[in-house]
Amino acid sequence: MMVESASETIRSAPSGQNGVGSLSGQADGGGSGAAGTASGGAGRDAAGVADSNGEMSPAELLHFQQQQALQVARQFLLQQASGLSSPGNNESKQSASAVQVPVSVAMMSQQMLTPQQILSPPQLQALLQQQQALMLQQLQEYYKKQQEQLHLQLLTQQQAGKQQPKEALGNKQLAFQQQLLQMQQLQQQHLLNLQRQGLVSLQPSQASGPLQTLPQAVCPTDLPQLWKGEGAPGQPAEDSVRQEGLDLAGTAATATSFASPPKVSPPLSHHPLPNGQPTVLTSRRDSSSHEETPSSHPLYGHGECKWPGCETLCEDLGQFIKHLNTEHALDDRSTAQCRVQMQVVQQLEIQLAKESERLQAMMAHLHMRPSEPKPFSQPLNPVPGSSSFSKVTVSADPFPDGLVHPPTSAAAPVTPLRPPGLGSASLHGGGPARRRSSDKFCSPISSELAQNHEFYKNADVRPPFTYASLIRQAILETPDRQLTLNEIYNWFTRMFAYFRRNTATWKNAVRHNLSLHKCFVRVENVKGAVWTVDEREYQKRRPPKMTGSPTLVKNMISGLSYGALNASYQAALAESSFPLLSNPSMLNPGSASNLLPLSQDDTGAPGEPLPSNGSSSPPRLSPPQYSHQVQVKEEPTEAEEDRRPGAPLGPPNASIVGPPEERDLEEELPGEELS
DNA sequence: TATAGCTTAAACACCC
DNA sequence: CGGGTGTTTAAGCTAT
Repeated sequence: MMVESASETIRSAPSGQNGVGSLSGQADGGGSGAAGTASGGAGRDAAGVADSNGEMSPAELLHFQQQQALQVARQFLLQQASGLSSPGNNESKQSASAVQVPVSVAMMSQQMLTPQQILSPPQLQALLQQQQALMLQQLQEYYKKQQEQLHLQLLTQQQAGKQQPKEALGNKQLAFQQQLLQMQQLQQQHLLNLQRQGLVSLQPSQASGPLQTLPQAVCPTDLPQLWKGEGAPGQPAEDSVRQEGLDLAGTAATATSFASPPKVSPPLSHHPLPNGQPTVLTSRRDSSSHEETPSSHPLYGHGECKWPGCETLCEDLGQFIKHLNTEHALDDRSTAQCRVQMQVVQQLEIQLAKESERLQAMMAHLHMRPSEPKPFSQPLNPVPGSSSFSKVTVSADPFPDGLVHPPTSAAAPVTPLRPPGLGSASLHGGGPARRRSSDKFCSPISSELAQNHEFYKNADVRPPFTYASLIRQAILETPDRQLTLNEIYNWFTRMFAYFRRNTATWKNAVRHNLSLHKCFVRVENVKGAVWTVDEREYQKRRPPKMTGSPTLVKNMISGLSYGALNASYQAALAESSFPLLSNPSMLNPGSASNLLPLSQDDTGAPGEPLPSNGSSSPPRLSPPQYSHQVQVKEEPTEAEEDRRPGAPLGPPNASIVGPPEERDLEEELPGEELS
């Protein structure tokens, strides 16, 4: 799933209003292309080797095998990525499964695209790091093994070479070949698995409900066509297929029937998904190898055939098998479909490669050592449990910013990009949370928004914040900390693609929230009424609960650059929702207060908290400072504004520190009266 | 299990 | 009258 979302991200790129998006889109092509090619190349190489096996020198062999190993390793990596990400039974509990997959289909679909449970970018980062480290480790191990093996073989070969004539050597090489073939098979299996992964995630059945989700998830534009035009993949398709270096027919055959060649189980560990649905990876492979599990089939689930575009209902596995053999036998159609699936996989691979690259760069930029497993207390253990992580990981790319280029136009539904955050709960509890966790403890909405501004702006993903926190953010982002209802609406639509539709719903919710929460104070203005935020009330609303997730905190600590950490951590401590803390104007009132550059639109990120105060001066972000910004434009209202003349100016950095408490109290009186 | 918070839906009032 | 704005109430979910 995750993968899909990722890929789709790219696809939609063109529209990207900010270079970012478009960049990613195009860039991908290049970078990814390389990746895809690489794998394909391996396949070809293998073939080549086989052909000329007799003449290969040990050195060449070594080199070749290394490449093979790398290849396989890469596949493995990819597989892992996708495998991990695959949300077990996404079909059933959509809302539930959505939890860990931000932009998962589940999420996007149904009831409401609620990105429930969204991890904040920092969390994601941490998760990603961990996952990456894990994969790297596995890769390294695997690679090592391969090398050792090679060395051994080479040694043997050399010795043999000395003592024996060429023929012997030839035999050895044959053995090598066999090994290579095995590896090839392995590779194919991996690819297949990947494909299936794709199948599973792409299966129309899931998309049936909220169509937009799946197809687009993978590649909004291409995929649908791919599926439809199954039989006639254009040039590019053919090319890519060839690149894969796979024997399509063979692939198709394997995919369709159980009659699969002896499989060599790779030394890789798969991650069984905890949830019901068998992981394609595992089940498929396992079942085909020995214990052909009679009770399940990767292409069969929830009573229906999951062959792409099929959805045929089958009462039991037996019936399904029958169906599979009749409807999806090895024929042109199936082959074509397979090809398409391969394309899908390829796209995903490309996306993965690209995203990985991006991640590296980002991490590097953030001073995080990419492959450093550190972040997490209990790093890598290719254990099954890790699956949960994987989910997160893959979809990962916590920083969607750049990727977004979506169909944002109001009408267009969706773009399931990966949302920037994941539910914090997914980290520990993992439950299907529906909460907009962000404003709870860790990520201050403003920073989250700042970081993912572009993402939310373009992706039709519901932001992981409560209406209250969003409204507050909207208000606080303005220089005078006040907005009319309509302006609030505008902010919502401007900042979130998600709110460009279903207006009736969320607008009502906004109004409801404004009225419901004491923290929102309505102030009569000359022009009409404006809404302000009573920080004190807002803070009161929910007591700081850092207790909630020690893990989170930890992640934050490890995942953020020191400065950022400092800021966020303090913020968190301050009270879950640091109001202005993140707001530039508050922190750097001197310059920012009036400028409040970004706030409105383009600039993007609303308040960017981290950097500003980060390292320099963690001005004792006394939480309370926020409250007084409220200044009614026309100020017909007395007390409020008068009280804090300094407000707009913003407590000049240092001065800010001032005793917040008092202010708070003051506000209270007037504010409430007004309303 | 109880409680609290959030979201959604909807009814109603008021004003322009 | 219709639409926008506000207020309330109720129900369903989820997390604690």
